[in-house]
Amino acid sequence: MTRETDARPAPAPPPRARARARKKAPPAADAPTPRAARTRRRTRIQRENERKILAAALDVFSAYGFRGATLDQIAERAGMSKPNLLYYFRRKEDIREALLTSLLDAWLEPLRDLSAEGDPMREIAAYIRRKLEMSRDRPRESRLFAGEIMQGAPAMTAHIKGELKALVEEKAEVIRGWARAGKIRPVDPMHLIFAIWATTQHYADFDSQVRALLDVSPDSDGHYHDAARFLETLFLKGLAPEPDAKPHAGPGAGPAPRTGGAEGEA
Amino acid sequence: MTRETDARPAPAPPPRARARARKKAPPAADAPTPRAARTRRRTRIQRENERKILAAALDVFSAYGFRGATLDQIAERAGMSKPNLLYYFRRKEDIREALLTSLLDAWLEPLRDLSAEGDPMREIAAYIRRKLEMSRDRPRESRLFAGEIMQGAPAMTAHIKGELKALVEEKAEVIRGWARAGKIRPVDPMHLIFAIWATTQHYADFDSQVRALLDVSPDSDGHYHDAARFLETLFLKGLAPEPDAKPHAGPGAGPAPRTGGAEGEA
DNA sequence: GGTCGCGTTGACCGTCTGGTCAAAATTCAC
DNA sequence: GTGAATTTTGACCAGACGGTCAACGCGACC
Repeated sequence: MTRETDARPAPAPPPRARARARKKAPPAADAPTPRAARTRRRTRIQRENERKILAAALDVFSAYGFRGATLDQIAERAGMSKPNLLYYFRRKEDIREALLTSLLDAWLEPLRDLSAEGDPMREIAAYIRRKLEMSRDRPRESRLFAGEIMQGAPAMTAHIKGELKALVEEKAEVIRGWARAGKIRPVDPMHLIFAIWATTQHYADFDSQVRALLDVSPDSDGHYHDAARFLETLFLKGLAPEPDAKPHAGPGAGPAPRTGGAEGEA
Repeated sequence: MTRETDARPAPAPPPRARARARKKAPPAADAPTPRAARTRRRTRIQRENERKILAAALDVFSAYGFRGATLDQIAERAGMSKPNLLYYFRRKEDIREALLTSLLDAWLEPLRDLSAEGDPMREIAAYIRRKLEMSRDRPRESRLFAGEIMQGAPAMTAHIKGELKALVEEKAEVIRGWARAGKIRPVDPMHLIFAIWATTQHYADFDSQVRALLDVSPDSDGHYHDAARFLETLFLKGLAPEPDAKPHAGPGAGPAPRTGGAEGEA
C-alpha cells in the first residue's frame, strides 16, 4: 500500500482552463490563492468567516476524517454556501492545512511548558494532568491529529519533522538530565513521551469505546477523574528513582549523547 | 454532530426496483444476500475469493479508512473485477462487517490469555509484550480497529458492548483479585487495561509519527525493542506493590480469590 | 459431449463531490 | 448617495463511486 497523501488516481483537477470563453485573463493567471486573499486588505468579514470555516472544519474533519468530510457539510455548519466557502479556501486541502497549522501550536503548549527547572515528578505529573484535560476539553483536536497521523500524516510531515521533532528532542534532553541527576529512573525519554501521549489521548480518540466499557454516558466526564488518578500513580511510581539511586557521577557528565534515547541501549 | 454510522444524507440506494423490465421475479425478492451465498454449497472458490477480498480490504481500509477506501481499490488488490467482488459481498458495508468480525477474535487473544493463575507481574509483562508484538507484526489490524472506534465505532458497538465488554470485565476482576491479594498495587483495572492498549497500539496507529521522531526507517523494527524495555519498566515498577503491602486479610485469606469470571460483577 | 449451476464481466446508472463561473448583492470609503 | 471593492450565490461541470444487470464463460458431473 502506498500510503502517501490521499493517494488514489487523484481526482484529476477538472480541466481548469475549461474551454469556456475566458473573457479577461485572470489576474494571476492560475493563482493558487483564494479570491478573498486577493483583496487590498484583510477585512473583518474575512477574519470572521475564516474562523467560522475552521471551526466547522474541526467539527467535521474530526468526526469523519478528511476524506469522509464533505465541503457541503463544512459549509452548512459554517452557515454559508459552498461557493462562498471556496471564496475563502480554494481547495478542501487548503482548509485542512490551515486547520492543522492553526491548532498545532496550542496542542503542543503543555509539552512546551515542561520545565527543566521544576521538580521532575511534579513537572511530569502536571504534564499528564494537562494532557488529560485537553483530551477531556478538546477531544476534536485530539481526534483530528490522530486521524491525520494514522493516515500517514500526509499534510503534517513537515510539521512533525520540524517543530514537533525539535520540541520533543529538547524535552527529551530535559528528561535525560533528570535521569542523570538521579531524580527519576533512567528511562528512554522518547518512549516516555509517547506513553504519556498515548495514555492521555486515548480518552479522546477512543472515547466511544472507553464510554461503552465504562458505562459512562456521553454527557458525563466522571471517568476522567479516575483516569487521572490511575495515570498519576502509574507514571510517578513507574518513574520514581530506585531508593539506592546514585546521581550518575560520570566523568564530566556533560551534554548527553545525542538523542536516540539509547544510552547504554541497543 | 450526529456521529452514528457514516451519517450523512445517505447515498440513497439507487432506485433498486429500477423500472427496467424485471423479466423473472428475483428468487428472494430483495434478498440481502450476495449471489455467492445462494449457491447449494460453499465452494472452494468462494472460500478463496472471500479470503482474498478480506485480505485486500484490510490493506485498503486500514490505510484509507472506510470512507476513504473504494471498491475499485479493493477489487484491484484482490485481483478481480468490481462486479465480481460484489458477487461475494453485496455492499461495501458488508465487507467491513465481515472483516471486523473475522479479525476481532484474534485481536483479543492476548487479553484472553491473561491468566488469574499465573504470577501477576509476569502475566502483565507477557500481555504487554504480546500486545506490542501485535502492533509490530499486525499494524493494519490495529489501525483498522482504531479507525473504526475513532469514528464512533458505527459497525462495532455490538461487539464492544458484547464480547469485548464481557472479556474486559472478566479480566478486570482478575486484576482486582491480584490487588486484593497484595500482589500488585491497588489500581483501577479498567484504566490499567486502557493504558496497556494505548501505549502498545500507539506504535502501530501512530507509526508514521513514531518513526519520524525516532529517525527509524520504514523497514526497521529496531525501536520496538526499546519500547518493550520502557513499557515493561513503566508498568512493572508502576504496579509493584508497596514494600509494606498487606495482603488484605479477608476472612480465610487463602489462595488468591478464584476470580475467573466476574465474581461480584454485574 | 451436453448441461446446469457457479463464476465473471462489460456496459451502465444515479448520485455525490470537489470545484468553477458569471453575475447579483452587499459593504464601505468618500 | 455613489461607485469601486468585496462578498455571496445559483447554475453548472466532470469525474468518482457504489451498485446493478444481462449475458457470457466455465468446469464438473452424468
